[in-house]
Amino acid sequence: MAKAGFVTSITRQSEDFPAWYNDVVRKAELADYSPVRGCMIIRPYGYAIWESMRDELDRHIKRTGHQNVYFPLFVPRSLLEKEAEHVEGFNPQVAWVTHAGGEELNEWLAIRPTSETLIAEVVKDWIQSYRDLPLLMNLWNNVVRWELRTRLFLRTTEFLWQEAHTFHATEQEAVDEVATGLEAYRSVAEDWLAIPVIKGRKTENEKFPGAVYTLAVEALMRDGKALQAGTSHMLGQNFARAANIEFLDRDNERKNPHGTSWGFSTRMVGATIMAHGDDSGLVLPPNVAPVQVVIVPIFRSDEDRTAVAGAIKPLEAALRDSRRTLPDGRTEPVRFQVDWREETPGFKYNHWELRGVPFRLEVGPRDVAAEQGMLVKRIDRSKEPVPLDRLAAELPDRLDAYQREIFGRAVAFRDDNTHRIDEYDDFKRVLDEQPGFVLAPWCGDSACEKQISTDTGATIRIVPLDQSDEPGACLRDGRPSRQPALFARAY
RNA sequence: CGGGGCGUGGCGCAACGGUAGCGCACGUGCUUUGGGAGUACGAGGUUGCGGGUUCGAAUCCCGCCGCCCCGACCA
Repeated sequence: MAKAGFVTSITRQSEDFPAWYNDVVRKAELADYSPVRGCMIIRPYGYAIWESMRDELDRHIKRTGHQNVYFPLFVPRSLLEKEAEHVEGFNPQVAWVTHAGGEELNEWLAIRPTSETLIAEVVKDWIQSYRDLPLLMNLWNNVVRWELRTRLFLRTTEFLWQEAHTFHATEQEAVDEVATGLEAYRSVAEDWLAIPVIKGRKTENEKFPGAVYTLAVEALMRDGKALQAGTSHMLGQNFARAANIEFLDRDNERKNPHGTSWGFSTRMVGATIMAHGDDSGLVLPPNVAPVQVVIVPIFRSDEDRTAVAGAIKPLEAALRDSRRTLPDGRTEPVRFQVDWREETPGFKYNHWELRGVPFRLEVGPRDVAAEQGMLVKRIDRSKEPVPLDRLAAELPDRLDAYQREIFGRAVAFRDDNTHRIDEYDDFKRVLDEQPGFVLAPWCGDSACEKQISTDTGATIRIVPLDQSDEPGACLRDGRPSRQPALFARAY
């Protein structure tokens, strides 16, 4: 029972979702504020979650033929300004280094907001022939975007991410690559983080500055707001032309290669929190959870303590030898921790629930006598006695089932909160009364899109891919619509 | 950048002209431990910074700096 005013109590979601989010991030010790406005300290538990999704995505990136590289933090002003639409899009958000070595610099250096221009400048020397293509690179790095308003993980001035940059001989190859990047994000979101996403195409207003088009995966948070979970850009020949990258093709013609770039950031830690968390705190998908099962010993006397320790010991050994099979076929042992701290059991239950650990095993004198432990599931606190000698063998399946269960729960939530609307009045009412995704016909005009956003606060997140043509009349101005767009209020 | 609020031990607050106190957290001992333990003792603050008024400033005045909330950009 959580006492009001207890130091680690958190705001209820229904009371104030943003406050709930902040409480979870701070009290589960995922992150702290930093001395620099808008920047965050990622603490060990939060960083472990990031590392898990980072490593999973890195495997996808490598499996699809990309190699990791590193490019510098600084981008000379002249380079950043080479692609006109790109400069215009990023200028307001760029942080500049104007002084160094005690002197003003001849040329200012941008702290990279993203690396397209720098990469284009460098790879022009690497690309001479169609034989040098495709060039498939990926960077894991930090970038800085001077945001007016920041939120831990979701939007920080500096953030960690991955940016893939590729160059191709043909347009079709680049188009396919954009889809490859998007599919990697879908897989990490759905199969690893248990967050269902919808693939789609950004509107002209929302696409990446300098891109031909932008694809994205979009997820729904538990407060009914949308969150972009990864973007993949078709750059066409825009940056290649600006940097004058040319290669000699099979037909002995000089051509500009077709580029793509795609990115996935620490924002996804925030998405994981907001897609699954509840009033007790985090709910982590087993694939990501730094601790998948926590063992809480319960004892009164020294004799009890010794008996419990004795009963746990063989279990610990068995868990170290356990093998859980991951989506890509790899196996790894169940991640567990025994909490021997000098705290009461109740304190520890709350502590680990706040941190989203999928299973807790309580082992007390009564259990030792029965050679069992009480296994408690985080999402519903259901309790089940499990023989200690079977636990290590059973946990991998239980973790798999748990992973499936929270994904299924998130899919059901998303579906329950996706509305098909045709009339503008209904649209406004639904957004206010039951926030979520709204599929509605849209004429495709940018000015109309902006007006809808001004009127309602909702934006077009994407025009979903994988949907067949569905002619209709634009919900705002009645002009013809080929396919419905996905609207939502968004982070 | 415009509007509003706030800066006091790690966190949350009180003291509002007489030199700083409470709760939680923290340390040690004892008793405890199946849903956020009890008790005793203890440690911790040049009150955001600078200036002014005053015999005396956390408190009043001026100027900075920073933070939070609300509106215009964004993974």
